[in-house]
This record gives sequence, C-alpha cells and structure tokens, in this order.
Amino acid sequence: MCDDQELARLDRMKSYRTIKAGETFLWRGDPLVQLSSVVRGIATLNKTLEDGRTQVVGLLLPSDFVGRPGRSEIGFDVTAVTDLTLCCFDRQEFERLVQETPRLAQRMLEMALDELDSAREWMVLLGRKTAREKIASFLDMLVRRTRVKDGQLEPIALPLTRDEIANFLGLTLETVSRQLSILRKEGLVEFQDRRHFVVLDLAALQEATGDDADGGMIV
Amino acid sequence: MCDDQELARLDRMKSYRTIKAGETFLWRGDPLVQLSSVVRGIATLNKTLEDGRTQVVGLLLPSDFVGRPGRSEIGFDVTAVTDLTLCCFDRQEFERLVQETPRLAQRMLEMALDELDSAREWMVLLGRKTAREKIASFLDMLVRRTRVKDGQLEPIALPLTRDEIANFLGLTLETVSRQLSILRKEGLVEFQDRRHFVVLDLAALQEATGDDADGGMIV
DNA sequence: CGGGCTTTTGACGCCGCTCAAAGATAGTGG
DNA sequence: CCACTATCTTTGAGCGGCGTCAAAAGCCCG
Repeated sequence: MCDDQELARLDRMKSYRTIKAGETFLWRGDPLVQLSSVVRGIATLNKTLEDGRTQVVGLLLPSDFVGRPGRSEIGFDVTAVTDLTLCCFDRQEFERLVQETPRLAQRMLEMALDELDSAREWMVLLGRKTAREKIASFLDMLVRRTRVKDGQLEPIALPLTRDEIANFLGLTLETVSRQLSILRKEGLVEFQDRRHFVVLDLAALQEATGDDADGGMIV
Repeated sequence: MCDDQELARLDRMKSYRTIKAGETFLWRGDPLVQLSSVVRGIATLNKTLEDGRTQVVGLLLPSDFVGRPGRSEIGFDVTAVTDLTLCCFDRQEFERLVQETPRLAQRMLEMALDELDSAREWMVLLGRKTAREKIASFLDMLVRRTRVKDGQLEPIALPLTRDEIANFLGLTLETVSRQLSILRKEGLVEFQDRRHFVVLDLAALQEATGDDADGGMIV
C-alpha cells in the first residue's frame, strides 16, 4: 500500500483476524475501534431498511480497506461472503500515522476517490438500468476484473449466491435467476456449474449492459 | 477550507467563473484542466446512457468540490441547475499544492469519505425504495439541510424541477408529480407555489421514508 | 392576450415483484 | 454408499407499481 519505514510501523501495529463465510462481523452504529484491509476473501457492505429490504452498497475484495479513519462509528454492516482474512490496525493509532505521513493520506485519498467513482457508476445501474442490463453489467464487471490475469475465455467465478447478487443489483433473487437463464439461452454465456460461467459472446454481453462503448464500470 | 499560508497560495492561483442555469459546462471524457469549488448556486453530476436515460449521481452545493485531483479526465457531466459561481484552480498546480500540504490532503480525504457515505445511502434509496419512499426521503433531506438555519417550519425551497428530481431519484417526472400530490393530499406537506413547500407533519414524513429512526441521509 | 414551458392528471400496459412449488446440490449421519 | 435434510436455484402464474403516452391546466414573459 505504501513503501517506506511507515510500512514497518504499520507492521508492528497490525494483527490478523479470520471470519467465517456468512458472518456479519461489523454492525452499523457500533463503535469503530479497528480499521482493516482485506487479505483474502470477499465481504460486502450492506444496509437494511426496517422491513428487511437489503441493499449491498460496496463489495470488498483483497486489498480493499474496511472502515474509515476520522469516524468513530460504523456506517454500514459488513458481512463476510466467503471465508475472510483481515489485517487489522487500531483506529486511533492509524489516524495518527495518517497525520504524520503525507503520502499515506494521499494514497487513502486516491482510494476513496476511486471508490466514489465506482459508487456513482453503480448509482446509474441502480436508478436507471433494466434487470437484463443490471445482470449483463454485473457479469461484464466480473469479466473485466478477471481478464487481467486470464488470457481470454477462461471460466469466471461467480462469488455470490443469487440472493446476494439480487441485493447487490437491487433486484429479487427470482429475477436474477430468470435473467441469467435468458442470457444463457441466448448463447451469451454458459454455465459449467452454478458458480462458474464462460462468456461466449463478449460483444453481445457488453451491448446488453446499456452503457456506451467505453462506459463500463470503473471498478 | 483550510487555514494557513496555503490559503494565500490558493488565493493567488484562483479565478472565478459564472455559468448560467441549465448549462452543462463539463463533459464526461473531456480533459480535466481545472478543479473548482462551488461558491454560489447548485449543480449536478450526471451520467446519461446511450438511449438518453439520465441519472443524477451527485448534488453540488456551495463549498462542494468539483473535479478530482489525480485524474486527467472528467468522469461525469456537470450541469448548472441554477446560476452558478465557481472558484477555479489549475489542476496540476492544485495537485502540487496537495502534495506539499499534508493537511490539505487530509481535508480532501475527509470530504471524499463523507461524499462516499452519502453516495452509499443514496444507493439504498435507488435500489430498494418505492417511489413514495424516495420522494419522502428527498423532502426529508431538504428539511434536514435547511433546518440548521431556520427555527422550524419555515417554507423550504425545492431547487429542482420535477424532471431533475426524477433524474435524481431514479423515477419519471410523472411519478414524482403524482407522489408529491399524494403527500400533499394526505396533509404531510403543503405547497405555496411549485418551488416552495412547508412540512406539516414531520414525523409522518420521516415515517414515510422507510428508514429506521436515525437512519436518514448523512448528507 | 398568446405562445412556450412546467406541472398535473388520466388511461393503459409491461416489467419485475410476490407467492408457490418443484428441481439441483451439498453436507450429514447411519 | 445411500437416504435424508437443508440450502440454493429454477420455473411458473398472477398481480401491482411505475413507466409510457396523451391531454389538459397552470404559469411566466413578451
């Protein structure tokens, strides 16, 4: 994340923590005593309305930051989607480090602004896209994420259940399932099992996102 | 925004610009040469899909920042809702200033994280709330914003047209109009003209937002 | 007074939600 | 190895909220 003797100091104050899949380990409103960053696994930031409707407002992948310096309360529930390993720091000590380390603050700023851009792209999806476009956008995002490593048409992991995807896209799990079936029947994608798919027609998939050519997720 | 001799330096590099209501003055994809902050008026960050559907992804009020340091391209269209006055800085010079001024970076970080929290609250609204709840949430946000100054039940300005509200909430202008009429007929609010309203029953309005008691917009 | 714009209201249709049931899949214990 | 169960997923039928299309009403400004 940074490259200096600050790393050494970060090193001394860090500790590791593991969480089992499915567990919500930070709750909105609780005091925020530790910050952390994801080492391994996937987590989501969620908010639930009083009647139980849930929206995922952030997806945390390895290297992503959890919690926010300069705030004493947790703003959103955080749930482990898979088994999770975190690298934790004491919040106040970390804040002190940020104050004394200009480059760390700049790096944090950069990360926050990137997340803000992603959140805004996601707002377009939530507010204006159809179910089909939402699903296509979601798959396209996964493709862009994994394409870096893979050559081309490798099978891609679908890390979330239908229900979790629904809460991510502002849909119901039934609609997610139906739209995935439609894309499959149209030959855009193919499933080897329910958690792994291959893109057969990337152009058509991106066409189905509703975005203009370059306009995909920044994520 | 900051309090030192940096201010003096900021002062020397700043210039003012005015934009007329309705004008889109920054376009997605254009090179980002100037950063600015809103002095007077209201602007929106928008993204438009290829078929014309538009989503407002940010509301810019006086003191809010426009553009983002560390990126060379504009990420979203920016439109003046009212007549607008901006205070502009050269981007590269501002970035240099940020690098040399730790406290400025920390302040920018704080602002970015606050915006990120608002964006996430907004994602819940866009993804999960009904039209009625969206409208109630919007009015409630305006109330919270203006209540600071006013004692209590002063008339509140509705700065956007029905169409702009619709693009903000992920609705159509007709639905916005209908839901406002319903809230009016139910006696929760009263309109003196189409751009100014009074809240008659704040408890009922907040009940209608769908949030739990404390859970409103952070904005 | 007249023309353009915003807003309201109505009628209707469709997309996605709800309710329901059956089909996969994985994990567990006999 | 095979029930047996719990969980996840698929698919269907029906409905309702919100979008679409259309027209009328209110408002601003010349």
